[in-house]
Amino acid sequence: MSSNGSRRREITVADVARAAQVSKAQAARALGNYGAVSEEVRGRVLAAAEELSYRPNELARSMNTGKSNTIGVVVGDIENPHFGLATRGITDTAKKSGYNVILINTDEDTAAEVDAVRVLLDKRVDGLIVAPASSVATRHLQSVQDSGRPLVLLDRNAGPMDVETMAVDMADISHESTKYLLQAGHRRIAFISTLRTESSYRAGMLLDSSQIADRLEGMQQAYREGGFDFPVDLVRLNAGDAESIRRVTREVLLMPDPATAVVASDGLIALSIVEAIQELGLAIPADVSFLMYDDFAWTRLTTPPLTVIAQPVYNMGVAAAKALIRQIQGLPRRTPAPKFTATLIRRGSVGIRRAAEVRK
Amino acid sequence: MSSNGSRRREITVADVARAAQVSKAQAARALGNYGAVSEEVRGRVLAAAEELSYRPNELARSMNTGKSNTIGVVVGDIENPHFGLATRGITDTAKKSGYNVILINTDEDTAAEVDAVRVLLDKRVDGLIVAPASSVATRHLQSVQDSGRPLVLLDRNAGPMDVETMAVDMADISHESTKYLLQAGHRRIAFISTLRTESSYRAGMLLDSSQIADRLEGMQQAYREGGFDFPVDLVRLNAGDAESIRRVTREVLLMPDPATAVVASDGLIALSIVEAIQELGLAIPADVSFLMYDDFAWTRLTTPPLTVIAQPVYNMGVAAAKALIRQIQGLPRRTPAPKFTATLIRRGSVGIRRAAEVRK
DNA sequence: GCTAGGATTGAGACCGGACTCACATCGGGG
DNA sequence: CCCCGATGTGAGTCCGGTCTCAATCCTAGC
Repeated sequence: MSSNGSRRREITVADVARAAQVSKAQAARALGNYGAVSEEVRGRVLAAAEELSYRPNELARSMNTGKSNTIGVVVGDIENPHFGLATRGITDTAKKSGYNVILINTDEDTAAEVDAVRVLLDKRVDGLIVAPASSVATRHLQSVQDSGRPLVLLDRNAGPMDVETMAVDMADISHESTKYLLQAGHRRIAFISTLRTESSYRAGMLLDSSQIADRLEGMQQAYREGGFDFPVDLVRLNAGDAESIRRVTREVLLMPDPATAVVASDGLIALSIVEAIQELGLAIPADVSFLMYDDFAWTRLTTPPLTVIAQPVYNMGVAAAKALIRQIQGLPRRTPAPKFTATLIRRGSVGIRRAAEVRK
Repeated sequence: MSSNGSRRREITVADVARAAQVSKAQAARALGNYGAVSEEVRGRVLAAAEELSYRPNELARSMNTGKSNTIGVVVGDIENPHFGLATRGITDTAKKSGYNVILINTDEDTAAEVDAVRVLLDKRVDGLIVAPASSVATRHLQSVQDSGRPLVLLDRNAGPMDVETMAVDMADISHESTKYLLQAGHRRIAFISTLRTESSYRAGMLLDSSQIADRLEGMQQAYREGGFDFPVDLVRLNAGDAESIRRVTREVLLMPDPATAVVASDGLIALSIVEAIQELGLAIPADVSFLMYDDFAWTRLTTPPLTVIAQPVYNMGVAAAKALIRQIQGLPRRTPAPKFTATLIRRGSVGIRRAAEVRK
């Protein structure tokens, strides 16, 4: 073991034992609160530990006990309040059961996610909660399960993997909100997402994200039920940064047969979409209707307030932590599995379609 | 060591050695990439490790090397994009130097912060970056330093502690923005913050947060230079949740001598303040001017766009990680220490004062 | 062929704490 | 006094990997 110059060597159980004039085993028992030790010895040990500023080495402890009392959480975007809230749900719940939570951010990058999972498992966390970046590239998640490590997915599922997953039924809410737009007269509804694909969207295309796939499925179902053709050309993926989001928004709004409504797949890109709409001098909802996923607090402050799809994110975090702790403790899954429902919150950003006429 | 029923025992170096028919030391050298080992043996070991799905135990490794290659980050509010961006700066920088980042959230609670610091040190992270909840209750931070552990503070300082801190000079920007408000004719400027105190604000009162204290100092300085009396009654602290933020906002706007401008101390409470202003049927900036700390993306989307104080948060995160890594590596501090400057971004939410007359 | 130096190898100690088990002590009951 | 049960104690082992150092092997040069 190499020595770090300015670092003071940590006090060990053996040091405390010496100072308290007891055996190492006595000191360890008092400090680790296991086994039997007389109250007199315990008192002497705890006093010596405090005097010496003893700090337990959780690495050693975990190696011996096989448990770290730590939950690893892997999220896709630390700046998205969606994950902030979910994480809070996880942390609140874990704390109550005596677990610490450590968090790693992946920026929705699958390679970073694979790495984060590896790091956390190498550190022998007791279990993992992962918001997978992809529902296709899941080998790393499957191998977590194969090794018997507790795993719960959050927000997105992982294809055909049989793993506890806390997520909203996206097809359902997408179906409902698309019907709402269709009933307001909209037929040209654009859907804009950051999801990375090799090529432009085509009908039936297999998508990396089950969440986006489900949303599109819900939209198409609503179109079918209304007897309308789904506007495939208005599904715009790969809107990766603010500039491309704005470019895509301009395209769908300025094309010969423009979109009369825009659906933003998450709150962060919604900002750039709304900005682009404003830059084009278009009014919401007079010129273009707007709807976005996630109920961020600021959506109530704009003029008009925005129509949103609210997800029970905190509760999903709570449920994920509970499920994981049950796995860690070897308890069976809770049945029936918890269901999470998103809610369409109608505010002022969706209006009756007449935009096409006004804009020409 | 207790056994967890469904968990498969992890493969060890000894298992790999057996499978590769080499000594444990040979296998360890090949897997740990240290010492000398022939290419032939190395190949056999790596193949066996892959065959067996060997996963190194970082706990054991850290115990031996005395290093974990991990940086612990303690932030005050995971839902605040301010910390999201700082964390991204930290993570991006740490990754480049081969460090993993683990994050713990404290909800701006000092007890939670003390606990987070303890957990991370128990886990023997190589160093800590902490955004302290308090600049007064800093004993836990001082003891980190006393034990020789690398520590860097982010965003807020810790009173008289001599510790590398990456933060903006709050007095300066507060002075500048207050002058801007004063020059627009405002004399009744309210400052609303979540900071917890035992009693209402009084002149000269010692505050737990140096950041808030500096902002108030900057305001008072601008008032003094203009020859105006600082409206102590308009400093409203303890605005802890959305409802009390709204209540406080109503109070300062409806009092006999009402505020004509409101300064929000952070972007999260700004949301509730703006909401309260809207609920009162008041217009920004016609009836009341508004200014907030932090340049959140949504502040450009409101009508009018909001005047904000932008902080170089990402860069602060980058600098914090660099400073910490230097400490870990035993290198001297970088001189001169990096300076961070906030910028007043003037948009549409500050207008010429005439509110008092219109509102009566 | 011999020697020297570099590379490789393997045994054992170690990191810091949890665990096991044989032994010692104490107190109560017969 | 003896026996038994409960409680406390201490020595040694173990977790999984790194490090050290003596011994061995291999190769190149003389």
